Amino acid sequence: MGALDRSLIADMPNFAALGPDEIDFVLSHAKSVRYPKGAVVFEQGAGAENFFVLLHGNLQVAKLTPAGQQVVIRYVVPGDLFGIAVQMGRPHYPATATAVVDSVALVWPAASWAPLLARCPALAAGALQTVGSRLDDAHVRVVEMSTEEVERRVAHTLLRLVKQSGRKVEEGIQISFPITREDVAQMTGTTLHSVSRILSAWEAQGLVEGGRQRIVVRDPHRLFGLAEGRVAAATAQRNPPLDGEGRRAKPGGVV
Amino acid sequence: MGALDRSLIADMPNFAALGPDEIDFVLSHAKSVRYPKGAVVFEQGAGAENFFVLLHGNLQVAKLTPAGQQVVIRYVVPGDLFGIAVQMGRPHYPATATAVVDSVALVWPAASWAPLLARCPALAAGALQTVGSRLDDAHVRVVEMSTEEVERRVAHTLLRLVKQSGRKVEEGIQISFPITREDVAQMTGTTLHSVSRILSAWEAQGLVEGGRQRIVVRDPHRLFGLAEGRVAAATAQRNPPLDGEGRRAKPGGVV
DNA sequence: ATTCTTGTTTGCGGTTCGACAAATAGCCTG
DNA sequence: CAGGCTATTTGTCGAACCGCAAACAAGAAT
Repeated sequence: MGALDRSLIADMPNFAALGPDEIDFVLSHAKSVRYPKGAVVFEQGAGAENFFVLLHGNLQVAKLTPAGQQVVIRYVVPGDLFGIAVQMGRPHYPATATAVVDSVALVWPAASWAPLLARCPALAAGALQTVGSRLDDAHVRVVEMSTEEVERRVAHTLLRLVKQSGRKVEEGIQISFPITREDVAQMTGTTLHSVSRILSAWEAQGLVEGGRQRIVVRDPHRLFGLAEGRVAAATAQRNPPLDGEGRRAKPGGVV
Repeated sequence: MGALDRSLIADMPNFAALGPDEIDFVLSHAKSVRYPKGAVVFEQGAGAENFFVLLHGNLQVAKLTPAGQQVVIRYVVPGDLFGIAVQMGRPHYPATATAVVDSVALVWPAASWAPLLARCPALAAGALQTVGSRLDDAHVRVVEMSTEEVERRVAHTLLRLVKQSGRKVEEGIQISFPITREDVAQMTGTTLHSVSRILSAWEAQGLVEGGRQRIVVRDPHRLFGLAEGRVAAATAQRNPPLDGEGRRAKPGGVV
């Protein structure tokens, strides 16, 4: 296998502080691996033998409860450091990572972490920041689940997905990887039924556009207003009652 | 102010890897500060000017939503590193820390982190582990809030509190700092009313014993079974119906 | 001791949302 | 192109749980 090119990681926040020699050193421990769509990169509970940086594609990270219910923790996007159980001193992966599209990642053996750190202490700071921002995300999610009703949680989640992996299309901004209503439900702590109803209601209002494993946000601004709770928007649950003329009774104007 | 004694932190996981000289060096940057009950150690949104280790007492860390709702993130116990926004590269504290009893903490200026790290690289590994375990906790909480109903969430939360800060008393194990039903509600994403009802039901079954700002777990084992969902236990909401003889209809035996 | 404040208990009505069910519609495969 | 699998939509029902309200303790302050 040929040597990996510096440009692969030189611009990533996690490695930006390193000099060219250091980058080469770091890359000399890595190999590049392809994961076809559906492939499991690592599994919850398995020994944490590697850590990774995603180059292309998208992964879903999910936790399975003892009762067999799944909760989606996050989606990994290119540039992300992931599978960093070793760095946190954990012997096992706490969740399962699956490729949702064909993906490519750099892979380091867990054992490489110590020597890498010895040569490039700045890596520790980078990892700390990465984990810190994940911690923040997790706390935001806890707060949302504690204080917001389902519709607003879905709105927030959608906005985050769009921000992270939005691809501009003519009708609006589309989440750039396939994602089911069930997935969204597992991110927001609700059921696929509720998500479907909510998206349908939003679609009727021209807020989003749905499709099979596809979500396009047409009006991010209005969706944001909804996420912030400025308007109750659609009742979503139960179809909104029809008014006298048989048209949908629309909620108060969006501010 | 006299020099701080090594024994203060020598046994803490975060500093265990350091030699005596290094510990002295680390301590030379710190000062010890007392926070009376109710004092705010740092406030959400304020500049992250310090980081801390708790020596005595207990702190509550909570986030406030824009709408003014509060969510309790965790309770800090002696030995914990906290307020480590700097380490994660964040300029502001993401939450507010308040002393729930008279407390004492070691305080370092944020600016000391870099020199400390330069001298003792092992500190980075320690911080990484600390943040990692917090991340785990947060994810566990997300999973619980996504998949468990209120009663089980409260059970899990109580067990965690007991594990972290349980003090043995004659009737069982008591949470060693004052905590209100409202606090528990803010940890589980519910209302103080629901918590009160649940605790009352449990008390009627001899599982716990309540008091003003006081919770004693009498039967941790049964509570655990409940948390794991092995039994539906008490209906909790609404008083359970009386059976023919006027006694409480008890649910199936605990496995 | 009396008053005040803060925390707790409990009841009741209403809403949100999950569980169950069944029909419809894309997409892939043979 | 037919068949089959998976994703989505939509309906109905019921229950978990929250909001409001009011009464009740237990400390703290004066």
